Amino acid sequence: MGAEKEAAASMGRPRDDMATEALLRVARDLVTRHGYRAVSIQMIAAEAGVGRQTLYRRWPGKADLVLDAFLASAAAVEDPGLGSVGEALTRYLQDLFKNLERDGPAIRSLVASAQEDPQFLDSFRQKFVWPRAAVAAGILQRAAKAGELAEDADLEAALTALHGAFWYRLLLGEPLTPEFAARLSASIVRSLR
Amino acid sequence: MGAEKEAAASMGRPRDDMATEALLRVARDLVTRHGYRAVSIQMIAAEAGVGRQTLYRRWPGKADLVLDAFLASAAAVEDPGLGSVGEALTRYLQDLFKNLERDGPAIRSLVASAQEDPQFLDSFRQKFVWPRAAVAAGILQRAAKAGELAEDADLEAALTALHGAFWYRLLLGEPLTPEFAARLSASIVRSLR
Amino acid sequence: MGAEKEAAASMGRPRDDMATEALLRVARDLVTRHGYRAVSIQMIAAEAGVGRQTLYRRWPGKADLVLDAFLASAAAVEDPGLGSVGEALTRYLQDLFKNLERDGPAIRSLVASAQEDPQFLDSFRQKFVWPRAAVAAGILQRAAKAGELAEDADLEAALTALHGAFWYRLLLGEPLTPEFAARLSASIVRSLR
Amino acid sequence: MGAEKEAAASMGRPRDDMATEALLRVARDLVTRHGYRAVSIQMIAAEAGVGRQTLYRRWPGKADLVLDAFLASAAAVEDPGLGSVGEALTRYLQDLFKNLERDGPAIRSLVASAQEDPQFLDSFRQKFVWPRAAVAAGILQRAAKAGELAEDADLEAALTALHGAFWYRLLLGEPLTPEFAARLSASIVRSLR
DNA sequence: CAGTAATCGAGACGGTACGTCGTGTCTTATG
DNA sequence: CATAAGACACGACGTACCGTCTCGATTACTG
Repeated sequence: MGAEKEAAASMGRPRDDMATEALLRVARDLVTRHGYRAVSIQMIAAEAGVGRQTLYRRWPGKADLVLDAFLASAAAVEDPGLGSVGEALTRYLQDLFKNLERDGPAIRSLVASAQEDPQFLDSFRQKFVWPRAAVAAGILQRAAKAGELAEDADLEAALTALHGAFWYRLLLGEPLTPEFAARLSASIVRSLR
Repeated sequence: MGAEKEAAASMGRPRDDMATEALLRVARDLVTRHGYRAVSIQMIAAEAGVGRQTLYRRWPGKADLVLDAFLASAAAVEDPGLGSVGEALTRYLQDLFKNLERDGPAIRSLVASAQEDPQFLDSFRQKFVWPRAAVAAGILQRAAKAGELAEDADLEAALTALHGAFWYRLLLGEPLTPEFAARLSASIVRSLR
Repeated sequence: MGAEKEAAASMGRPRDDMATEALLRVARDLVTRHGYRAVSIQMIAAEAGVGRQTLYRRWPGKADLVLDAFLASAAAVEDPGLGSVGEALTRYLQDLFKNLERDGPAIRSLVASAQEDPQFLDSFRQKFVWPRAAVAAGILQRAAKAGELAEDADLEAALTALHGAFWYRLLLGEPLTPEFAARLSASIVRSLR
Repeated sequence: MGAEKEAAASMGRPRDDMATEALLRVARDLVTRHGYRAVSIQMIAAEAGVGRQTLYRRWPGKADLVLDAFLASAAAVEDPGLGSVGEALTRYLQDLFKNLERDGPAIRSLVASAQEDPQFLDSFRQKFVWPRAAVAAGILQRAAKAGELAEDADLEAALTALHGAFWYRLLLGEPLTPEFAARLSASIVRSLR
């Protein structure tokens, strides 16, 4: 049975990895260049020299493709490691903001797409939001263990405030500067002591 | 000069207020019932018994109409008045969350629309975001004058965190409960003392 | 009673002749310049500095206005007078063709409009076709009385052939040259002897 | 090279002949029933159970579709064959008139459409006018060879008069009776002897 | 000389058709 | 099976005119 399944999975012509890569690359380029909305599935497939069905065979729609396209490039979420909670949070936010200088517009569009499509919202949360949130959570938890924070501090509320603040500014088109990262970090840390 | 302006403004057949109201009412109803995306401009106009042009004469597109439609109903943002900062903020947030139980989905769609249309983002900020933010800002400023807060408290960062937190949960589809309002309020107040 | 009628007819503000003239002039100009189809009622009224209703008060629609506009200028249908039948017919046709060099395109559009509007077809026939046809008929009848034609000649068929021939070439976009006028005239005369 | 052309021509999903036929049939029916003007592109497509784009993929607009629709049914233009010139012409005209009893209104609308669209006028001439004119031309040429006509007869002028006469009556809404066919035929023949 | 009534420019009104666009699915022939 | 190409049904879009209507403001005759 397992063999049959394997056979079934590998029957016929295998999928072309070149097509997959071309689609991801083209999607990223076009969206960066013209904006999410102005780019259609037809454009992406055409530019990638690929049939439209080939795209639908790999992703359910434009949003999912573009999410993967920008995920690949933004994959590197590093734990800022040592230092005080405040320093670590500040570095974390500044890294985040730096990435968003490039990809901010695309990410905003993806959040937008997620608002009318619960399934895609789920994908977006799992692939993009949570991995980044986990890093910040790690920083706080480490600080809590080290006794840097008050014992009755509400870590969850603080994390929500932390991420909310930057989403808020991103979605409202307000600048995400290193200075703001520092102030936000300071404000959050203060609420935990 | 004044006369000329008046004349220019009142020339030709005046706009029909009934049509404006019908459009707002129908837009609100349909979007609440079927969701933003599922409602088309043609549906709204038809249901309102109005030509499509009549709609375009008043708003540039669906987003602007729907924004106005939900603005009217959500216009009542009350200053919660007396009490400690924490109590006032909690009440403010709980009111906000209550309203969003009904209108949350529509508001989410409007934020989404704003992500690809800078002009509409501006409208949205001015008509929806700022008026509400001003209320919270008022609460904090009153508290600061009353000496309830630390002198070096970063009010702006706190406000961003406050609003960011609830936008964050709204857009990510997470529940906005009264409990969360209290915890968030507490966390913010803590960062200001 | 007559007085009453007169009174009823002359009550209220009288129609503005300037508007009528402006509409005719502008209609003629615009249609000559851009073609019948490309010119809308709104354009004509706007260019004439006149309200749209003012136009509808005078004519039922674009076709009727344009017909009148071109009628005024093409009013001069002269009986070519003396000479043999052939000479008279030739001169008649050559005059006709000359006028159509300028107004041909507009006239073609009017015939076109008449095809889907029986009432306008009637107007067109009475105001444009018959007056011109009568001139040709006059030529043939004079010749018949003078004994230039066979007694059993079918004048009606000849007239239909004569006018049909030039409408045919006009509507099919073929040139209406003086040479063709002469050949057509000769052919018709031949059929009458 | 030929192979490449073949490949290019047969690439992708082929056009659906059923759709083409349905569109032609429905166009013919609707125009016959309600008149050209009252029939819209959307009606035709809907009635044919076909997307609007499918229509535009095949024809540039309503006129071209309707022309093809009526061409198919009016394709049978038969050479009346034997008999004297007069008899042959009479039979030719009577056949023509018979067909126009049914299709006259549609044909008139097509001539009308052609007046504002040179490209369509060309199509109309090539697909509709010339094939029919060629039959009449054949009759006259055969007669000329058989010595039935005068040597200096102007065949071209006669043909123009012949067709012009019936277009003239058709477009002016005058009846096309068998009697008129006979009289016209006689008049034309007379001009050639 | 006030009242009455039709006209005027302006422009909004409900409709209807237009031609274009994008979606997700399908159907070819060719790997 | 997958692939490139492209047709398919569907439906929204924003625009253009249509012929009618509703304003406030003239402009003449009437009583």
